[in-house]
Amino acid sequence: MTALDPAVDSLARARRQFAWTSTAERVADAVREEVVEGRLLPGARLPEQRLCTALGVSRNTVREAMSQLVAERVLMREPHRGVFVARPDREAVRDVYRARRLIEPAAVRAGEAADDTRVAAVRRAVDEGRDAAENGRWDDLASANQHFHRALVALAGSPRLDQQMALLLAEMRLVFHRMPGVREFHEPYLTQNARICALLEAGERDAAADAVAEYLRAAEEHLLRDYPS
Amino acid sequence: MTALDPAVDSLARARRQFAWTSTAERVADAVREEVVEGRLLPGARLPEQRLCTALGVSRNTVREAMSQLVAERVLMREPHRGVFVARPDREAVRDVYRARRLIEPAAVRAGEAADDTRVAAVRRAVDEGRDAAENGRWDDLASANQHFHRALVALAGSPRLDQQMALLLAEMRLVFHRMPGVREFHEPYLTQNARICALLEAGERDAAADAVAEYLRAAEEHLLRDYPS
DNA sequence: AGCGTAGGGATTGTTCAACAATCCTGCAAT
DNA sequence: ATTGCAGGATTGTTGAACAATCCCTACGCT
Repeated sequence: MTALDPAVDSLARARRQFAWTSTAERVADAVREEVVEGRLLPGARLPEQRLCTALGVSRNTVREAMSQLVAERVLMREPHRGVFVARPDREAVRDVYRARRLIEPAAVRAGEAADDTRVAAVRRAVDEGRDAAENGRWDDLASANQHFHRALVALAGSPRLDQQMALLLAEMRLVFHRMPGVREFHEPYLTQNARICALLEAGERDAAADAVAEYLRAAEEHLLRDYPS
Repeated sequence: MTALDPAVDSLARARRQFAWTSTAERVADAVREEVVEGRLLPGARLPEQRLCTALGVSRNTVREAMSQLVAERVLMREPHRGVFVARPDREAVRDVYRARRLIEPAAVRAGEAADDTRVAAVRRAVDEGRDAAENGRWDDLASANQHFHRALVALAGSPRLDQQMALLLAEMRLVFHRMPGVREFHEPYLTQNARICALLEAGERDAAADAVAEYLRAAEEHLLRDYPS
């Protein structure tokens, strides 16, 4: 038989893609991590040379990684000046929320793939958030909140939407890093998260979707109240 | 005053970004065009060397452009083997439609920015499609259809959603290029487009959104009926 | 002081040439 | 028919180079 078993070579191909990561990808991951965790603040400049020596890779490679991150809106490129950590302005915040208000409630309402595991993931994010808040670990609370929203979108069961949502949430982290006094920003939303989760578990998806929409509207206003520039 | 007028240098910055395009970007645009127009068919291999000589740029630049297109799902990279024009499988089609069914009706229903100009853009796409169909220009009909859906999403007024939709539609073009007998695939949807547009113009956004959802469901089934692999 | 202007240094955008690692092909051997 | 193994081609990555552009400063002019 000259034709291989189709499942076999499909697996082989998948494995190659899974096991292998290019250097540029790893560089991009490293820098994205630094940015998302707030160790590189919005507006900071990233000179190529410095990254080369810091990461021990060639300039061409960091260049490729930077382009990737620029496409993700994590960095911003100013031609012939360099790349900077993105500094989302008020309009960016409005647009991110515009997109989120459209996607998240729709994902909850449609919920094409709202099986038990995915609802459980929402519940887990809620618990994670409450736990973090009780112990005053505000950074973990922010992370938990992101997990919550990611889990909401995951109810739609679409990898492409999940990816898009990951981009929007990464941008949100930049937004938070520009905010003064974000440490307890997420705290008031804990009870809302819990309520939404309860509605979901009760199968009341329309009500849950409405709650999400209202949540997002309030959060946007709350954020924009004293967001700079 | 050492600080420039903020509006002025913001403009200067914007202009720089607008007027300037890196070589890699232009290469990416050129290749994307070839792929989207169907002159490079799904599965085709793109050896770096060939692109270098064809476009007169260096291999590094080509590489950067390819990475960009891989991220857009226009191309697919198999490590150490090369980049190929993406060949969306049935699961990809299902997922693209999953995302579209979530985004498009929601954009029509919410329509945060559904002003007259944007509704007019929808109308224009419908007319463009009818015109193309009457003259049997099937390629233009396909384009018009994409303009129609792009205009629907534009009703939400979110650049980020527009961009996401552009990616999904580019992937759809690849899907169509894999289909046997697509020449008149879009024809039956002309009347639906017109109906949706009429509903929009009448301000009946909920009805329009439902029609879009139904449209997408039918189109997905129609496509998957005899889609390969 | 304020403004325009010419270096000079640093950084970016892009190319070229090289090398190791990996993949594909053909062929010999079992 | 399958395995093992050269040889060649392609990819992944590096390093160095060069022009173009930007930033800063010093200088000169009003």
